[in-house]
Amino acid sequence: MSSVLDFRSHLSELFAHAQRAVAPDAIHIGILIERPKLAAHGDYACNLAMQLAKPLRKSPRDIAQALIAALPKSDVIEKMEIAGAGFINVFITTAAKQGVVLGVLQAGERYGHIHLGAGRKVGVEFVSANPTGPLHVGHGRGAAVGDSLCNVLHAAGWDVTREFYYNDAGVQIDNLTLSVQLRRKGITPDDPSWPEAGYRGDYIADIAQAYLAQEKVDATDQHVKPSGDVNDADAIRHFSVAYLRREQDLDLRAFGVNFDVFALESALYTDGKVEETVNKLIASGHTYEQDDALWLRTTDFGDDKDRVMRKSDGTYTYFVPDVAYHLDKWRRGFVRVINEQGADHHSTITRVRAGLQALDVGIPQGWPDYVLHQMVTVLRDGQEVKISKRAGSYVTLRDLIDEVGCDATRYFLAARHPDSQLVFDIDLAKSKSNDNPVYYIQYAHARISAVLAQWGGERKTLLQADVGLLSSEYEKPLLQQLIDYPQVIENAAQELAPHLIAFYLKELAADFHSYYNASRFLVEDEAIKLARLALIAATARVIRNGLAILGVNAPAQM
RNA sequence: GUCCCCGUAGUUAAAUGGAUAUAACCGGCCCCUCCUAAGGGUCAAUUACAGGUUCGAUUCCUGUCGAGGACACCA
Repeated sequence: MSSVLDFRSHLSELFAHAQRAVAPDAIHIGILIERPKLAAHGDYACNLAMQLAKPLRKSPRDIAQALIAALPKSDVIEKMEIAGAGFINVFITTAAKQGVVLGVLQAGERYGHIHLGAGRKVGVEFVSANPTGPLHVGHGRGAAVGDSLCNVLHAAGWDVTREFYYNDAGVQIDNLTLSVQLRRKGITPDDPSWPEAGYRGDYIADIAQAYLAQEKVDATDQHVKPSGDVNDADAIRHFSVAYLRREQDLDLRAFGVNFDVFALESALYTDGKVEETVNKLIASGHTYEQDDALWLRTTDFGDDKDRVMRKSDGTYTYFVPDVAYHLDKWRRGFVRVINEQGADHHSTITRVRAGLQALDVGIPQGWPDYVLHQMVTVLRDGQEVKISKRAGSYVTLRDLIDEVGCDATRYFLAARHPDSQLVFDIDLAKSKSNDNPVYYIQYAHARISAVLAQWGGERKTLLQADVGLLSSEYEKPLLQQLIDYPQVIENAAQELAPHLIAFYLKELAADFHSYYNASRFLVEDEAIKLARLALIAATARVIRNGLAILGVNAPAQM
């Protein structure tokens, strides 16, 4: 992308230069260039004068004067004003801003791609559902947030690996195996002998049926053909895990989410990685034996109490393989790892980080990063929905996709800050009106497509457009929105907050709809027509790029 | 009890420590002979409470109140 369009960085450099001239001895102050809320305050504002007031013992307005005088010349600056307590408001020339239209059209799907990540490796783990049932709404939120986050990081220049980790052994899988076995024998959850911890959903019966029929199962990472033998618990286990992994794959595929790596907890044991990690921890001197158990002194690393690693029955607690797993991630070269999980995983953060610190292999203190999302409740007709037929006790992701569609589901699950609780209103997601942001944004894209289709000209000719003709009160905000897009990507990547893309797209669509209502595009004057078409074509491009990050389609017709 | 997260118009939500807190929905009024009215324009309405840090606080800190979540030799 042309650096001429990155006004913020450009201004940062200019002000840094001015600061060195005006306050050579002042302590270093980072230059902050912000976008004022009011158009009257210019396109960009700098608060440097106010920050220098104290160290320089001068009034902010006098410093602002000096800064402006010391600022190198730039032909993108129309004028500068000192306002308020000492803000320097910068107005960018219209000509410089108009350049964004051709910039977007030339960059195409790469518009908004930045070099923040510099090609470094980031591993993002998300969903990570255990194969004991269909994915539920919470997994859906994890999938939507996690996948969008991966797309944001990719756009920001990171080398992203999508990873799914699951436990294919242990108590839950034993319960799953037993449940399928009982079903296979004809015992149902209504039967008094059905175990308390058994799984009750209808899907258990489906698995039992498929096992009996010796159905071959192919999941992304599992391929099994069963014996059908009701007494072969091991075979039932393998089959059930593969079957549910396939179900989850189908749900994820319908949701537009794909993974690069599937990691199994059992492999950490069979590969000796758990054993190796335990030995390293013991060697580190941070462990001790007490009450027949092995403890890790996590209090050495900020935990509020020590944690058991190996229980008195000889098995390990959950966080030990988790530490082994993250050591493995570190060795695979991820300078950054982000785990997107439900908020109930909060308690593991300190333990995993403490374990990794105890290993003393050079892993940074705050590694890995966590993005934890809060609960999702589903609403229909104003009432909370809690059950589904297939899963029994929870609403499945598949239910939502089937009822409101993939686009609306992905948008709604990703459009909130992960930290806040989410109410998924099925009626709102299905409504085709102004209050449904998905349709509002898609509709903007469809309208532009319709206009361009009616025009029927070659897209290439738009690159010849005289964008200098774009200066109406409706065109200026649209230009500014397009200019801001790469900055939105940067913010979203740094904050690990893909929902910022959703909000941006709503504003972009709003500016377009206003423009659409106030203007006509297929006008007589050829030059004006081309300029306006170029602007809306660029708008459509940015909508498409932004929606792609959220995993939402940008239809040409609605 | 300890920890985490949240608290903004009637409702759902925005706002990298900045200037007059922003939208949508609901309610009032207006705009289709016109490229998609699934749209636009316009009016009214908000930072839970009390302190603190700061030139400046919705944002950071402390406390109170309120909603949700997590606590284990479970995973």
